[in-house]
Amino acid sequence: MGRPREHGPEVRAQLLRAAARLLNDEGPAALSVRRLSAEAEVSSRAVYSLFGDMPGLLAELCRRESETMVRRHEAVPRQANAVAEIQALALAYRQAALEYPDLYRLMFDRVVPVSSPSDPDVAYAMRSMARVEDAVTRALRQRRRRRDPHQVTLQLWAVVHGLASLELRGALGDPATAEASWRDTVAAVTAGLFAERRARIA
Amino acid sequence: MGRPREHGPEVRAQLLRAAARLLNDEGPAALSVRRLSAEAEVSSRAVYSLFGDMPGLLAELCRRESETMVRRHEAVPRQANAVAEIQALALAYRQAALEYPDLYRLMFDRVVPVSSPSDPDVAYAMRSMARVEDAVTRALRQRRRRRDPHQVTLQLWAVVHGLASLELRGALGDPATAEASWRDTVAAVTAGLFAERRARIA
DNA sequence: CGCCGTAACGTAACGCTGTTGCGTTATGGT
DNA sequence: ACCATAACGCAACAGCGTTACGTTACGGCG
Repeated sequence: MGRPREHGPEVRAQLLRAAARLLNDEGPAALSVRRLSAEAEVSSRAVYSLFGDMPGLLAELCRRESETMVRRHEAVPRQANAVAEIQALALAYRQAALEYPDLYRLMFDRVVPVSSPSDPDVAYAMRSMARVEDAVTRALRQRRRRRDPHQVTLQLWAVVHGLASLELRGALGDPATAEASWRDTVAAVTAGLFAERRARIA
Repeated sequence: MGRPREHGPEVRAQLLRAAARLLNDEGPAALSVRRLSAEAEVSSRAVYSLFGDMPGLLAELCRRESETMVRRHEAVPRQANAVAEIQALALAYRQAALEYPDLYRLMFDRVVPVSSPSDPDVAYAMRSMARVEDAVTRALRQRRRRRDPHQVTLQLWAVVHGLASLELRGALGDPATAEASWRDTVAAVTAGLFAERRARIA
């Protein structure tokens, strides 16, 4: 019994749409409960009914960003040359980061406090990594190298995140130069990680 | 003429000390003008007299962090083997990031709005990069590779920042595992960037 | 049919933030 | 000795996330 619920899925969608729009149009500083609810033309209470609190709403935004990350990764075709596939995956990562820069920063730089992701969210976000780890495993086998695929995947993640972080800060120059840096860095690190035979230099 | 200035350098030092202490002890959320001025036992106005505004104070904190970054880099001994020197510089970067994690995040992740660094600040912060770029230039010459040293330095910066970012997020596991990841990743990327002769793999 | 318990609502308030205007105070110059 | 001036502390302002509160709308029951 009780009053019927009005803060339904459509209100939820309105809020998320308004949040994405505000984030991309006016930056992270514009993301506030009052501004958001005014934009979506609902009461501020709706945020708390639907998402618990503001970090909860932002976490949902992050979850959606990780979905596009997963989509971009899974759109990369599998290749016989696993190392080349890894390089393509790195560029997919770059595309996802560039598509919604503020959303990417929201995920990683914690510009705004985001509630710690719950376990299923983490599991979902790891799907991008799983896609990479698969390619890493094949690359290691192809190049006859014994390494922990998970460790190697983390290392690659560090590299692409570092590149994305610097590029979004404008430190990599114009997009063309930045892409060249991406390609070159990823080529170098994969060359080092998956070099056939000979031990790496000191 | 006028009333003599009481918000002098010692008050400035008190505020910065209190800020560093609060940041390390209670995290970025504890950094507020009121909290800070109460901790330093000065009026909140002192922050504005001495630093312009809160971002100005945080920028000063960042400037000091970049100083320790420079110190750590310049403490690394020059070596005949420039590639080995670069690897040592990377570990120095890690030490600086781990020494004051929240300060590092303050510089790069913009947990809290920091005013854009002024030009001299940027110039100073670049001194760390200059130290690395010097080693990169020598490494390229030693390995007989033609590349833009500045570009390569940026690429290395991306790698170490990515590693630092992930480690501070706890994604690299315990410190021993993390250090192994650092060494391995840096070895791999330097191997790829400074490989003698043979073209890199596709 | 009408009442009541209940649940979700919008609003108004709380404590906090960074920032600024204002009344006060302390000093150097006339 | 007085006054202009500049820096002070305090209190207010607008905004934030969050929550307590009074209100409203409905389902079950007398």
